[in-house]
Amino acid sequence: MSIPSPIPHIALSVDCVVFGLDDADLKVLLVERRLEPYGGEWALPGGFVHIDESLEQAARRELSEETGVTKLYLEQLYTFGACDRDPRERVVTVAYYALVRRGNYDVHGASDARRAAWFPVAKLPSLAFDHAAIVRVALARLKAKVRYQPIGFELLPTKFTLTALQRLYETVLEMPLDKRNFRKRILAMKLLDELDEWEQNVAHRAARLYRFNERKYRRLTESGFNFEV
Amino acid sequence: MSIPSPIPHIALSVDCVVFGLDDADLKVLLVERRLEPYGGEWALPGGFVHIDESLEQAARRELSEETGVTKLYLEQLYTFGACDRDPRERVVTVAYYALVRRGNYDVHGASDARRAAWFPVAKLPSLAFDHAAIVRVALARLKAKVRYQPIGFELLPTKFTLTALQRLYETVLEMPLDKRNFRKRILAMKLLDELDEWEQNVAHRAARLYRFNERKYRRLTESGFNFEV
DNA sequence: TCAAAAGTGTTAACCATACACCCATGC
DNA sequence: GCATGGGTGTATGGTTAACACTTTTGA
Repeated sequence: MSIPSPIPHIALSVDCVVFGLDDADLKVLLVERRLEPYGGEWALPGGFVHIDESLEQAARRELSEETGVTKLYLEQLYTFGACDRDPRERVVTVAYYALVRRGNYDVHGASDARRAAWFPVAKLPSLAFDHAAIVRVALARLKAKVRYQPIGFELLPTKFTLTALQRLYETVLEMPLDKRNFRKRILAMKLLDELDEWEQNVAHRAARLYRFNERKYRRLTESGFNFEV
Repeated sequence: MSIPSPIPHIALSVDCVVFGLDDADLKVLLVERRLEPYGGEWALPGGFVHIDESLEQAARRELSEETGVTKLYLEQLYTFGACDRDPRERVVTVAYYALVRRGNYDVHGASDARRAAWFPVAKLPSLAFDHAAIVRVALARLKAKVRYQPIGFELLPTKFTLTALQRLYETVLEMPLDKRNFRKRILAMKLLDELDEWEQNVAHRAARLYRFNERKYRRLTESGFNFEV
C-alpha cells in the first residue's frame, strides 16, 4: 500500500505437519517428492495456494489429494518467508499442523501416486526445504498447547482408556506422569464421560473406556475455564 | 507442488498491530489511508512484501516508512488469507504485533505523509479491510503471552516503578491485581534490578525505580524456567 | 496538615506431589 | 498360579489469596 504499482506477486504454498499416534510413538506424515528440487526426498505434504481458495481450504485440499486424510484437527502454525527457502524462486509458505486419530490412518499417495508414510518424530529422515525447521516449530507448539487445551483427544480413538490418554501425554510431553495424580486431575475436570464399556481381549484386567465430552468443554471455555494437565 | 505449472502468484502484504502504553491506556498505532479502497479510513500500518525481503524485514520497513517507529519488539501473529479480504484482488496478509516504549512515540506520517496516530484499544475507529479482526487476535495474543513471558517490559521505559508495572498488567489483563502479592511475585522472580533512583517531582512519596535484567531472564529460560504473573 | 501513593507480613485455604498395594483377567 | 496392567487414598509441603496500616512527600 505504500509502494507504487505494480504490486509484487509471490508464490504462496501451504505445508502441513500431520501428527498421529500409534501405540508407542508420536508420528509425522511425510510424502516422497517426485519432482526437483529435492526429488526423491521426503517432505511435508503441501502445495501452492490457488487464487480462489482460503489458506485452510488449500491445506485441506492438499492433504486430501496427497494422503487421503480428510477429517482432522487443523490449525495454522506459522508462516515461513525466508527469501532463499526454495531454490527455484521466492516461495512463502503458511504452515499448518494437524492431529489425526490413529497413526495407521489409511494413507496413500493419492492423486499423484506419491508415496506417503508415517515416521516417528524422533527418527525423521532428512527433509526437503526448511521442513525440518517447520516440524520443530510444530512439535514445540503441540507440546505447549496440549497443556492448556484438550487437543490431545484428537489423537486418540473416540473411546479410550485412561492409560492410553496418559501414554499420549507422556509421549507428547516427553516426561513420565504419576498415574494416580494424572487420573485425579483428568477426572476432576469433568470433561470425560465414563462409559459402561471395557477393553476387549487383553491379557489382564480390562480397562474402562471413556469418551471426551466436547459439549462440556465448550461450556467451560465459555465461562472462562482453563484446561491444565 | 501438486498442481502443474504455472504456479499461481498472489499479492502478499504484512500488517502490524503496534501496541504502546500511555499512562492509563493501552493504545494501537493506526495510519490514515490516502488511496482507495477505504480512502480516508484508518488502517494498520503495513504494505506489500517485496520479492527480495523476508516477512519480518518487510514489517520493519513498512513501520519505519509509515510511522518512523524503528526499535521495537516484533513477533509474527497470524496469516489472514480469506479470498475476499481485499476488494481489489486476492491479498494474503501476514500480521505482526509489536510493542514499543511510550505511547507518545515520535510518530509521523513518514515517507508518504500519511497521518499516523495512537488510539486506545477500547475506542478504535472503524478500520479498513479485516483489520479490526486482526487487532482482536493481537489483543488476545498479548493478553495470553504477557502471563508467561516477560514481554510487558517492552511497553515501559527502561526504568520504571513497580506501580507502573502493575498498572501495565492490570491494563493488559483487564483485571485488578493485589499490590502486595504482585510485588512479592515479581520480586521473587529476581528479574528486576533495584536501582538507587527514585521518581522525581511527584506530589507524594517517591517510588523506587527498577530495571528489567534481560541477562538474568535469558539464563533462567535456558535452564527451563517459566515466567508467570 | 492534608492528600496521595509507597511500602510492607501474616494467616488460612487450597493444590500439587509423593507414594504402594490389592484386583481382575487371560494364559 | 502367575504375569500384566487396572484401579484406588492419604499425608505433607508448598503455593496462592486475602487482607490494613504506617510512611514519605509536596502542596
